[in-house]
Amino acid sequence: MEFDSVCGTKLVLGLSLSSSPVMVEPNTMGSTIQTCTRLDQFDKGVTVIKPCFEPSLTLGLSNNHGDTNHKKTHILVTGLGDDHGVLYQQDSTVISGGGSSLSNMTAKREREVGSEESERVSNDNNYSRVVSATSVDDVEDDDDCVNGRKKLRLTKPQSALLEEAFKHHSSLNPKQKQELARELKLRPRQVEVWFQNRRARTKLKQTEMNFEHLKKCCEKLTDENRRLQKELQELKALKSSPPFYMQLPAATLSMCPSCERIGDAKPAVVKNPFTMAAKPHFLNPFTNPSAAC
DNA sequence: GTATTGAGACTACTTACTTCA
DNA sequence: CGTGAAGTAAGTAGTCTCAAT
Repeated sequence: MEFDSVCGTKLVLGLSLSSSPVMVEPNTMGSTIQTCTRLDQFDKGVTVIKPCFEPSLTLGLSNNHGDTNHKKTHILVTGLGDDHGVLYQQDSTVISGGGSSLSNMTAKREREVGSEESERVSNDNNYSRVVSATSVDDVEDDDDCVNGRKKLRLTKPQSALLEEAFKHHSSLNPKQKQELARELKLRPRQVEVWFQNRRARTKLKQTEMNFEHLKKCCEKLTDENRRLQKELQELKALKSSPPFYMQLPAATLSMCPSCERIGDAKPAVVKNPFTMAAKPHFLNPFTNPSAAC
């Protein structure tokens, strides 16, 4: 296949059709080929060669799982700078219309690629797009491309801008995403991924903070429990050896001086172990009476 | 009005890679 | 210099919502 862009760049691609995704080594321009299933539709009979910020070549069929009913071929080569032209050219490899029985993974990949590209090319159907990569600037980060998988390292200004955007919105609408991607000279998909990962990091951090908080609460409650157990032991000890004031008439002891609760003269049948009504705790001069109430 | 379906956005988890101690 | 841990960009699978039919 051969495509000419309006800016004079000639891109010659040798393609072989198969029913499985095509993965090849990065080409000499540093571009990569990835699977892609999304087709963008434009004026009948043309394939667009369109500017893109990052040099990568996407090539694949819609059918990742051997479904021969869907033989859309999508060729996407990204990498032009903003100043490059656009060319529409027919892709003769398109065989049939858009199917809907793609696997989830394929469908998602299709959607992802399609969503980011569809804002540049509005139509969507049976035509493949070719975007050539010629800009030296845009090829520079292909040094990070290893084994066909891109490991981009965002620059500090890019990260700063993304962080700034994240402060305002933790998620982006398509327009904001597109705008940010344009500003950062990244693909919208990269912006989207960054926000997804950023949200995940935020959530993880929040979870860690919550864990620490709960841990402290737990420790505090453990201490409190320990203190109360100790107090209970002391009260039990007092109960087993009542001091002189326990021998006073019951009527004089029936009211708690702190909570003014009237004590029950009946034998204590304590269902709730924390119920203190039957305990003469208010008589213990060494503990705070209100703590038990 | 209801059921179905596909797209898109999202989360959770994982992988691959880079950086740094 | 080699190595493991930490950080992170990107891939994958699944869920949910919503609009179109």
